[in-house]
Amino acid sequence: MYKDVSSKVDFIKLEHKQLKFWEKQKTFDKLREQNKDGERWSFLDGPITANNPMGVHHAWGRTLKDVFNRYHSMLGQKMRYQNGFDCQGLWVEVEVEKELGFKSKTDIEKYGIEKFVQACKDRVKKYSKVQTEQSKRLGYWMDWENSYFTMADENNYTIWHFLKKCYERNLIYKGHDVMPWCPKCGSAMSEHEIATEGYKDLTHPTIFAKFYLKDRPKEALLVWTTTPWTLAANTAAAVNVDLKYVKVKQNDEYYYLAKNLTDILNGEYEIIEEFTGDKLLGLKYTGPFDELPAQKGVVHKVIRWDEVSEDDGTGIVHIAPGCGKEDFALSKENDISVIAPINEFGIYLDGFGELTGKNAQKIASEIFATLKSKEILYKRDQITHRYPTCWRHGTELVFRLVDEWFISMDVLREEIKKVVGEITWIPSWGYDREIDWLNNMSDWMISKKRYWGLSLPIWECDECHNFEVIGGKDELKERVVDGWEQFEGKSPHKPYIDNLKIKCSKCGAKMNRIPDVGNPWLDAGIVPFSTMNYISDHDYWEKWFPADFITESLPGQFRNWFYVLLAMSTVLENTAPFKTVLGHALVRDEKGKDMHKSAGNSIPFQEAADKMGVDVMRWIYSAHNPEHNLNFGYKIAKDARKKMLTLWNIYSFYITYAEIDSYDPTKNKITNDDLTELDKWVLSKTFQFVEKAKKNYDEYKIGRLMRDFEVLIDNISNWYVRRSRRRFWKSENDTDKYCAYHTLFLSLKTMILTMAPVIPFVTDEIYQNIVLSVDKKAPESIHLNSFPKIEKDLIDEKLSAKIDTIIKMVGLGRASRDKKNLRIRQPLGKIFLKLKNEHEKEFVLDLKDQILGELNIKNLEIVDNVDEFLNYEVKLNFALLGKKIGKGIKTVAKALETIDTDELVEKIKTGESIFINDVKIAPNEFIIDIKEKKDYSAIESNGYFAIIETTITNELKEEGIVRDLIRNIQTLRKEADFNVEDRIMLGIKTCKSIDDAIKNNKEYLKTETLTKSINKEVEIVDIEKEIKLNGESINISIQKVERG
RNA sequence: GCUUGGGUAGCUUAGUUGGUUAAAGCACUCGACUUAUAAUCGAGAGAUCGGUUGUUCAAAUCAACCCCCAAGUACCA
Repeated sequence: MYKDVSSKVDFIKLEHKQLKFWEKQKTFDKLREQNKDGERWSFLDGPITANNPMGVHHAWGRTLKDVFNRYHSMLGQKMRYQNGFDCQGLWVEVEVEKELGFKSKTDIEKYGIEKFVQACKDRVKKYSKVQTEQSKRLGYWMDWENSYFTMADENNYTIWHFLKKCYERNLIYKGHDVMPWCPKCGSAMSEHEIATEGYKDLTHPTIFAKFYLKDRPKEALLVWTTTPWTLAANTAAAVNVDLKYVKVKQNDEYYYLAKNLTDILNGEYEIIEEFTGDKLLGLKYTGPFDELPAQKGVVHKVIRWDEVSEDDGTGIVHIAPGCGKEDFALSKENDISVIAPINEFGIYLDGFGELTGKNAQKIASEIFATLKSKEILYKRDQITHRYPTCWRHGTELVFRLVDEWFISMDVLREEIKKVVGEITWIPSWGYDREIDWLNNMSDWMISKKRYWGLSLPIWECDECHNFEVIGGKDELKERVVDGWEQFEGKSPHKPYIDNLKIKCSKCGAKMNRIPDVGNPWLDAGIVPFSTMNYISDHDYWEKWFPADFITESLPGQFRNWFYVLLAMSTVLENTAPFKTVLGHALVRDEKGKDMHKSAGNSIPFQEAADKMGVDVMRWIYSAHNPEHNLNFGYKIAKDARKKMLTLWNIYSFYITYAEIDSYDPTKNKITNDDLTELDKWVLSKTFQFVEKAKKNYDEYKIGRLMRDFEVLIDNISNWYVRRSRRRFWKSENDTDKYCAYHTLFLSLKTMILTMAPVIPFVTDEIYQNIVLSVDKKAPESIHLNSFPKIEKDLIDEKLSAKIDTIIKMVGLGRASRDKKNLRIRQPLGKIFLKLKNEHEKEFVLDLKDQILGELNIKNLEIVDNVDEFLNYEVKLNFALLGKKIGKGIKTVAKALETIDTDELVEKIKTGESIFINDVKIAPNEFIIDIKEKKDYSAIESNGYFAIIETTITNELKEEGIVRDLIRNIQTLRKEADFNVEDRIMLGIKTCKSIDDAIKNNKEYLKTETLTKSINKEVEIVDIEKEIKLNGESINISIQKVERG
């Protein structure tokens, strides 16, 4: 009837079997069919970059996604199950460049943009397939045929629609500004990119230079710079008008600098004059590179800047408006020239003399030499500071004046912040974090001078500098005046789209598309619209928007996915695109270190799946508090596997005996009234668990769910099954036995149904055997079942408390046996228990037999006073008292010996302080030791006492001997490969005392070992062994007889 | 620097609105069991809950300050 279950389970093999089963049976399709009319639950998948195989960190997020999807499908809800792949952007370009061995943009241009873009598309296709297969292996149930790709036309054109909206609101502008720039990428870096992993501590050479004042020979401003290469672009010097400055004399020259920064001066100096910064304003000076053609006609002067501080340098700041953001801003406020010295690869442009054609970042020493020869170098030094670098190349960024496109955040910021409040953030501090980012976020740079990505739909007029944004494919077609035939049928990517011209609505000239691609986060941010057919099927979109739930890795997404989702949704609909977000932290290695391929501690998903199995992985992910980083590895996998094995063992135990007795749960006639208290208890625990589980799933707290589950399987395994074993073993098929089967079956089934979303493989395997083997009408997979109903009638709080008391008392009893090395097999006469209240007394008396059975003790008595079993010994707490009374403690200790201990204990217990030799001693300054009297073993815990009588009578001793004998016989039966239910004949040859023991416990021995008769020897010896017991030898021989 | 989160046993973590003697798993020590067995079970030891001060009858929990860790954010000359 049932399928045999090995207790040596291979979870990984089982998972592969299950995967095949689901595929063959199209279980997932059946599930969707089953729920097609259900209430909608909208989950939105954050796209995974389809650029490499999955790592174990991806599996965490995907497990969470799957767990909640599965839970909601068990509630009968209808879902979209759409997975997403992130396709466009520099990430992919980087990998393709590596593949092709490219070093710079020039290599790409040579190779051909069309071919390069195709290679990017191909890479995405390749890895989206790999990730799809890996996700399936994880048990992630999604509509894999219909994953969305952010490179899809629908996605790109919906972004156009969004950009058009921004354009209509006047939010899009072309910024002519200084941006952090990577000379290797040949591209500007946006704020998101630098913030992520940009800043590094770097040491740079610094220069103190002398800027001689015009018309004041021998007088110079001292300025400081950490970027010597920018000196060639200097056009001004800035001071803070409120700071104190000084003019100092050194040798025969005069220098100006901030009063509080004179420490930087070399050697002796004399202060000539002191004044505030405004006195310096407007002074003209000779720039350090005035002879360069690029500097021709530039008037260098001192300007005002309130940000100048006295923390570093000289208090006079070198200003190069073509090389610094603030500098550039100052150039707009003041009438100073702007010089942009370098090209996109960081090379000096024409007009910089000797410097032209040289790499700006590698000429510090040349600059020193030049300044020195001009005698305007004051001194050099170095500084270690945090400096922005490229996340991709690690190269130091330069600051370069460029044209980039931006979405203005000034107005949007507040609108988005309002929307953020509509969302439930888990953990709740996510809200603050997002607001914090929004407060700090400056305008969003959406352009990138690269190749593979969204083509920004911005057309610019060379004639009148007008620009226009196109909002979709239809509009494009309408506006295009040139090149549509070649474009038709192509995706809106470079290079195809670059040839399209439209007519300028202002001057009528032909407009060109700007060559830039878009920020890839636009791609991911639009998905609540594009994938839900915002434009093509608005009805559908309205049904699924906003998403009920998203879950992603926390740290980065506040400024990435969450941010762009919010920004785009605010512009388009002024509402949040999701209701609840669950964030999870990062995966680390077992020691808590970052996983890196280069460090050799990273675990690819595939390896983990092959070695530990995905149920184990899912268990680990689910059990972890997602707020904290997860230390992932094979050691914690072993722990999780062990817990899963406990579940498996309960199952395997059930099957072993249910099979022997041909128990069929569908023919069950047991009613609740038939059940024993223990049965009721375990069912109560089970349904209490279901009740809490539902709440935990609903609140996205599966860490708690897993903890409760672990406690439950421990309860079932270590108490219910252990206490009930005999009911399963016994030969009569009575109601009591069926109650046990019924209970274990119901509990197990309920439990696996509750846990199916978390560990879908092992639960389906168990389900198919315990349920499907006997009930052909049941759904063919556990995943086609509903979430279990909470049987309130079966929940009994009082009963739970009752059994918990019993378990506690048994624990104490064991401890007191342990203390005197009295093994469980040796029966003992009596145990005394001291409890705390009447309830507990009632519980214990009621379930006295269970305690006695569990502890192998004959009698139990509840006592209120334990004094007759115990002696107290009172000592001083030297650690505490020593500090207080110092030397006197010795005399106090002596005096203590003369005081009656019992009286003292009495007083201490009431909390009275005691005076010894006029020293007041508080109760906690005593240490009370409990020593049980002879013939007792006592254990105290939290005011509960368990005291056992340790005297062993002859009768008890004999019983102990027989128990030992039974154990040996059982071992022999096993060695001889007898079945559990085989009957035997027993031959025992031994001394008289043991013979007597057997005689006095004959029936007991026979029942336990399924023995028909006991003699000195048997006719046919199936197995025989000589053992030693209590120093006497025993010869045991066994013969198997036919059953019956 | 600023913002947020955190610091609980050797390790990884629980600890819901303050409320008896701070919980679990792993590791460790000892023991039991041998009909869930390349399993299983029990017991023990182990924490002044980062520090100091305060509020309170009562603080791991609330407040203030300080010290560490993580994340975010700002960084210029």
